[in-house]
Amino acid sequence: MASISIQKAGPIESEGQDDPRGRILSAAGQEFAEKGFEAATIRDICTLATVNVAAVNYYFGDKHRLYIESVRHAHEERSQQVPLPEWVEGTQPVKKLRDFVGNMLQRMLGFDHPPWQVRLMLREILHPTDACRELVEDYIRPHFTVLCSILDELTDGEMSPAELRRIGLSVVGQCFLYRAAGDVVDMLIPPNEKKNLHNPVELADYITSFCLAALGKQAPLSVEV
Amino acid sequence: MASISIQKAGPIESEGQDDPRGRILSAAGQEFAEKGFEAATIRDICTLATVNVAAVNYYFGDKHRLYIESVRHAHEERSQQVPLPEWVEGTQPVKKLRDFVGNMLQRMLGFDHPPWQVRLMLREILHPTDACRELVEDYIRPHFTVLCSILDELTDGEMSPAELRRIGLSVVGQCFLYRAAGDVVDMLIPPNEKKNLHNPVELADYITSFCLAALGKQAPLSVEV
DNA sequence: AATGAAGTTAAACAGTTGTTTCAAACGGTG
DNA sequence: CACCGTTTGAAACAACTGTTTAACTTCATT
Repeated sequence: MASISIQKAGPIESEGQDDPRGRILSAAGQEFAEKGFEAATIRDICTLATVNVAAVNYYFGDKHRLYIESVRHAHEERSQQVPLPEWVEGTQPVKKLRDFVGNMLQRMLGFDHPPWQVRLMLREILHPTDACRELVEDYIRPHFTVLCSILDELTDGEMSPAELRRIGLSVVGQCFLYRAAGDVVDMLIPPNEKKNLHNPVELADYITSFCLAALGKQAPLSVEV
Repeated sequence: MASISIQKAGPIESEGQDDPRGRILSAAGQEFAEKGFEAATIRDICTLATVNVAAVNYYFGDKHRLYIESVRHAHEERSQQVPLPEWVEGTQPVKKLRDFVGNMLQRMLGFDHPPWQVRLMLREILHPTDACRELVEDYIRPHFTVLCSILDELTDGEMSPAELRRIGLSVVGQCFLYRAAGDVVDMLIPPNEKKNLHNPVELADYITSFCLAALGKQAPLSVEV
């Protein structure tokens, strides 16, 4: 009795419309992203995935392991959906920075409203659980490392790695605010201003300019526009 | 039956060691801050406050109204704990910005680790509920308005209100990242670097410099340090 | 001392939760 | 067809949830 180990962990056969495991993973991701770990119920997840309640425990063991798996699933999917830009040899670091910021904003904010994958990852960033370490190492750190190397190019090696990281966090912070506190930002600025100045495209230009100006690679904001 | 309206809503007598309402409010704030609305249980809150389970419904009606009240209580307390700095007439806007950033970081990050009041407000910012509007209007917007007026002074009225708000969000974003994603930041940078460069004091200097440089009010970062 | 409102308590309530059970259905293999 | 491991299904489980009940204490006022 009670010796049911977790089955079907491995195969890559997670595509197909009548793949229960995949459907559960997707449904769980959406529910966890929207309501959080505690508030999301196995019953709602199974209803959304059109499987029986017992299926979760059959495929994943328990709710906690389902959560871990769905966070993993989320950042794997998101990595494919919005991959890092690729640059040809000799691309100007200024352009790389602009591309990177635009890419990050697109990944965080999405085209319309952000997909559940991002919202789930955000929850894990804000209130880390066991799933966080893997998320950081496999998803966040690689992106952050690319950013730091762009900044290194940009500053002609004048900055120490520690300083580069600090500047990198300045770049990320400006983008992250819109993702994490987007609702409050919406309440602080007039609605039309949101569409004009705070959409992903405009923001990418602005944040890039702000950072380039701070680094002395472009004229300060105060004298232009 | 069931006509129990909420009692004891008003009086300012919320001080004193054997004030059950105040103890519940404080205990609820800590529990909600740590676990969120769903995961925090009335029983745990009452145990922490050393009152009977029925006390919550007696004083606050239900769990939801207790939550609303404890968010209000949190930002009222935090406003007193870390008030905005006051400047004498004629203070340089550069100093004002530095003070403001330092004040904001202190409010967000605290001296040691952030008090539950901030963590509770953060939850409300990230996943707004009914309590958010009041939090924004009574706490966040006043602070943000002060920041924008400092930036207005700093740029000699060259910027439009919309541009000032966007720059203000750049300032806030850089601070907010450390508060909201502090755990992930800790995982991205070496431990000793955290103490040297990413403590509230150093950060206030750095972020202020970064923004002043971007606005052309100080030499760019790239040629110094 | 008697009254009655205010406050507190233990116990119970009805509903929901994650998890388990066990029998039925499935799908390929002998 | 019969076999057997895998998958699905409805029902039940025990534990916990927010909420309510009704008896009890406290204590100023009559």
